[in-house]
Amino acid sequence: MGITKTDTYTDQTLAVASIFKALGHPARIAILEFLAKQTTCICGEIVAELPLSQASISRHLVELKAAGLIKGTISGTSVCYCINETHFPLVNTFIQQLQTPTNQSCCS
Amino acid sequence: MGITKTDTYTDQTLAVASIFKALGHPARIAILEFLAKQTTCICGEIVAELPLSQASISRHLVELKAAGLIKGTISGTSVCYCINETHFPLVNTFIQQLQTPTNQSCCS
DNA sequence: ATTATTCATCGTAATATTGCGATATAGTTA
DNA sequence: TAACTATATCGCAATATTACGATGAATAAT
Repeated sequence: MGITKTDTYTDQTLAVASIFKALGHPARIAILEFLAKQTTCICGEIVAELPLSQASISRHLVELKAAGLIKGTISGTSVCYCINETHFPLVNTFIQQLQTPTNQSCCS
Repeated sequence: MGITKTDTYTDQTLAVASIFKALGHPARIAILEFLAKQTTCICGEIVAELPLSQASISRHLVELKAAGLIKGTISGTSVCYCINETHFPLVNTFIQQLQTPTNQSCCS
């Protein structure tokens, strides 16, 4: 039914999944890659860089912000977006957790 | 229109996004967490563990396999699924790429 | 051969996501 | 104040995702 049984998963599982979900779109990956390239905080230049309308970019930025992957600060009429590294440890921990030596030699 | 302009992103960007997309659902995170816990390759016990029907679990397994995150080998009537670490470096590289020192002091 | 078990796939219904034009909001400038 | 600029939000349409029951396929057991 297109619905997710969120109440049956642990908070940790849900948190990790929501971060990955926000990362699960090429436009949002491209936005993050663009932000990482910049020395200064660029804002609406993302619209010029990506092949999407301003409205669509804005929606993607909202999603990235909701997931805690970027921060935004208003400066005049424009808004400055930057990468927020807060949740990176969570991601790294999850990936490491999957790399346990127990399941090395299986499904060869 | 719910469609993604895949042809305008780099292969690298699309590859990273598709891996994250596969990771962007609590059920699939839970499956991977379960597989990581097991010493041996468990198969249909995932169905017993998670609050989803067998059909739904199967679909999630197909997605994880398509993304290259798990491997599956048939043994008799049952199938053995394991974590496939092949694409982990890609994920790690991407996260590291976002942690450049250039954008440390911005959007405070 | 028949039955049981395990998993995959199909069909369907409900919901979510994506994208864009149009419009709203807010600060800046003349 | 009025026009301009930058960003956010709304409403809609198209598509994708999710879930499940039912069914199919394949091996195992009796």
